[in-house]
Parts: sequence; structure tokens; C-alpha cells
Amino acid sequence: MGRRPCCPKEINKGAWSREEDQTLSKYVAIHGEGKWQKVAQNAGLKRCGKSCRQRWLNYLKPGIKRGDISVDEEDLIIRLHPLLGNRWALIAKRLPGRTDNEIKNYWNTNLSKKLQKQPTSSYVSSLQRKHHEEETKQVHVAPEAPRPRRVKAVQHSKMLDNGVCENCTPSNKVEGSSDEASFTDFLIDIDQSHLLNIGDDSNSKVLPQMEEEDHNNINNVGLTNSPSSSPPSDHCHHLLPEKFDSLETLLDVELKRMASFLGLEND
DNA sequence: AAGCCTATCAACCGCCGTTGG
DNA sequence: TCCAACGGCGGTTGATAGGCT
Repeated sequence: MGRRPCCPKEINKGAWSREEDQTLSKYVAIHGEGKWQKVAQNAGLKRCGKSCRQRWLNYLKPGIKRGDISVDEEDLIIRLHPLLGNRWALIAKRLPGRTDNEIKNYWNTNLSKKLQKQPTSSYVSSLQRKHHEEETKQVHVAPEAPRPRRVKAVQHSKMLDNGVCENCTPSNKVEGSSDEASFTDFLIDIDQSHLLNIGDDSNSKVLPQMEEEDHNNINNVGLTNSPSSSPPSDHCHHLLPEKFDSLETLLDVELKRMASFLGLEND
């Protein structure tokens, strides 16, 4: 049997020519996006609909930024990745003009290597160090060093039924572990499920030590720039917001904090 | 100058969720 | 309710440019 091919056999593959780009751009300008299969047919492009969509979204669409990922953008990607995992499309939504493909490529070719040399936890430590240095006005950073930003929030701990955080067990050793990535992803997935499980308050847990804290502490989920925050290794933030409309809401909160920290709140 | 190696990134592939008949 | 088509997404591949020997 096998899978039905999504495209006719006689289609062009590989790099798009200028003529094809122009044809596609004109067609979309007139008819709008969507119905990509029809776009390919009606525009006379010997291309798969998916290919047209990808070409438009990743290259031709107005407003697409290309190349030169700024330091702030890189920083945002580094911060969002622990939070979202390889959800490149979600990350891309937070970087106007950037496409998921570009971010994915940038991650795979640049950031993953950087973070391999300096694993997330030690990266976090360096950020903390730098943050402390900034606090004490004793800044000594190698030019190539990552910009110091506090990234406590990678620690999205799985909540157990008894309210104990798995992440707090003495055996919890993330640093240098080969399981680090999957561990983090696992934790994040768990919490995303919790967060998205709105309408079921039984799933929205706030541990006792959390209850006495200000509602603003919701911001401790994800990223923080709090100078007084404890390092992730010695403190777990047992918290899940009582109610988030969605993960997007959570991210908006965090991004506002990030923007504030970056001094970009007006952007 | 030539050959090899590595990095980059555009594009393809296939899975999966959504939608509409 | 079912199913086919479509669209979105993430993983992977392959072409190519640039650097190195």
C-alpha cells in the first residue's frame, strides 16, 4: 500500500528560482495565504502546496527578518528553549520576523554547541555569577562569554500527589547529567499539561510555602531577574499558578518580565 | 591551486491534529 | 461518526560556501 504522495510526481524540487518566488508572491498578494494546494495549482507552480507554504512563510512573506540574530534575540531563545523545548514555532512567535525554521537552524548550529560547551546548569551558574558581579559592580567577563541573565526557571518540577517535588530529592542532580535535556523537557511537559489543564482546580496545586507569598510570585515560573533569587540547585520553586488561561498567558507574563529586565518594555 | 572538511541554511519528509463533507 | 484532505510542525537532509591543509 504505502502512503499516498502529497504531491504529483512532476513537481520541481530544490531551490526556488526567482521566477517561482515572484509567481508565488504575486499570487499570495492577490489571493492571500492558505489553500496552498490550490496556490500551487492556480499559480502554475510545479511545486507541492506544502513547499509553497514553506517558501512563503520562511522567505517571501513581508516582514521576515533574515540573518544577524541579535544578542537579545539569542538570549530570548536560550531562555525560551528550556521553557518550551523544541517547540520552534512557539519560540518563533516570540521573535517577530523570525521563522521557526531559522530559529531551529540557529539553535542547532550555534546555541546547542555553545550550551554543550557550557551546559545549561553551568550556563545558569555563569549567569548568576555575572548577575552578582553586576550587582557589585565588578564585571569581569570574557568577550565571548554569554550575556549574564538569570535563568532559574528551568526547574519546572513535577508535582507529586503528596505535594513533594521530585526535583528536590537529594539525588536530583541535573548538572552535567547526560539526561539533562530530556529531564528538563520531561519536567516542562508535565507542567505545561498542568498549566493547560484549566477548569480542573484539582490539578492546580499551590504548595503551602507558596500560599503565603504574593500572587506576584507567579512570576517565578519560568524566568526571573530577581537578584535575590537562590540558585536553582538549592531551591525549588514549588508552584503552579492557581489558574492560567493558557500557557500563552504564562509566557506573556514571563516575556514582560524579560522585556523589563532587558530594558525593552516599550518595544 | 586543489582537495578535503566543516558550517550553514533552505528545503524536504513524514507525522499528527484539525476541518469539512 | 467516519474519513480524506489540508495545514502545521519538528526532524533531517543535501547543496553550497568558506576555511584549512
